Amino acid sequence: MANPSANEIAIVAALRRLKRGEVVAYGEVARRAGLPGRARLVARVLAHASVDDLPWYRVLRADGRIAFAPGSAEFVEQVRRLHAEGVSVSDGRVGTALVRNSLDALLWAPPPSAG
DNA sequence: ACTCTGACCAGCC
DNA sequence: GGGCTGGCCAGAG
Repeated sequence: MANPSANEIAIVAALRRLKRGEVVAYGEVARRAGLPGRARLVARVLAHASVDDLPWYRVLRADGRIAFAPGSAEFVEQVRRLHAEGVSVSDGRVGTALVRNSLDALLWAPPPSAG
């Protein structure tokens, strides 16, 4: 975005803090950015950002489902990238517990294959 | 200024 | 688990 607001900058920073294998909800990202209740703004930021600029695929809906329509190119790509980080996705969703307790996800030690 | 829309969410039933 | 409702607020007509 050409002229990012302070809020958008905070959201981008929160997104960049996500580690491999860590999945969070849009609302959680907003929360970490100091913007509770601004989940939609997170979605806007991601929609506007370049695919390789931010870890967009680590962001899911609050119920653990992928935000894209099942079968869409974006959906398939997100599942592919998550699986590459050791996050199992079945039926278009990861465990809701994994999203709600995203902090725990860090303790589950993601596979040390790449990077 | 106003209406619609949106990679969302939480509370109810 | 599913369907509705109200809340959120930035962009695009």
